[in-house]
Amino acid sequence: MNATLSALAEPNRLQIVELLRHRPLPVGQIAVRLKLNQPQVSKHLRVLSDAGLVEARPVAQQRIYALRPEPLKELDAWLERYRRLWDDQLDRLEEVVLELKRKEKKNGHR
Amino acid sequence: MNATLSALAEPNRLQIVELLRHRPLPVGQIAVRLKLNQPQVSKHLRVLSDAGLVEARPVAQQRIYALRPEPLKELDAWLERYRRLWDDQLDRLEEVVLELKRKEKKNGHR
DNA sequence: CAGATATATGCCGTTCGAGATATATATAGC
DNA sequence: GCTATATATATCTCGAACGGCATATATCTG
Repeated sequence: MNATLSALAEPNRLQIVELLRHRPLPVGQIAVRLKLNQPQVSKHLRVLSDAGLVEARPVAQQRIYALRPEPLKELDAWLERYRRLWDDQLDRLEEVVLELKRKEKKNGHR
Repeated sequence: MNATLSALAEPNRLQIVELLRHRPLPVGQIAVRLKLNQPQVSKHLRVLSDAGLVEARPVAQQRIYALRPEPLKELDAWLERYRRLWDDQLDRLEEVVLELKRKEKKNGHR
């Protein structure tokens, strides 16, 4: 989860993910399209790979990288628990503030 | 988007978000529950606030922080574009690899 | 085997984020 | 106004991350 988030938090890596959403690509192609140096791309792919966000398959000297949906699925599952928030919770903050003020009056604030 | 991801990429900040999912809390409470020093909590809240993930409302000397769903909603919308991936795409990689090999044979690789 | 191509890795310098401590600001109560 | 409490900010140090460059590794070609 954390690995996924930190991997995606880097703009270039996010771009790589977006690129691979359309179709798998070899390292060189990614470098060209994102105007990055090949070594950086390899490094970023390494991070993405460690996070399980991509996987490579060798074809001759090339390595074709493709997106792995699992971590994104996980992220989606995590967000699931927050989805209710943007339905109910009209203004839970206000509610709690009022509650605190009530308590304060009652207990003479400790 | 990037702000959201980098904010959530830090474990303590993610924990803060998870804490605030249940209910808004003042800084001190967050510090106690996560066993963090107050200054770090304030710092993290600053980052979360800049990312729009939380908002504060002052009550006396306290500041009650609450979750703001909007950035999470945005993240959810971004993920939406990837949801199709974990349905179809049984093995798009394999498919592309085969395609490349075919091309190679045809064109005599460049 | 030599040369070319594709990719990965190692090293360096710089920047950035996190923790720790001290201090500043605001508010409440006396 | 003085003191205590809650929070924010400033400063420091340290380690980790990123970019650039050189280089190693693997594979293909002739």
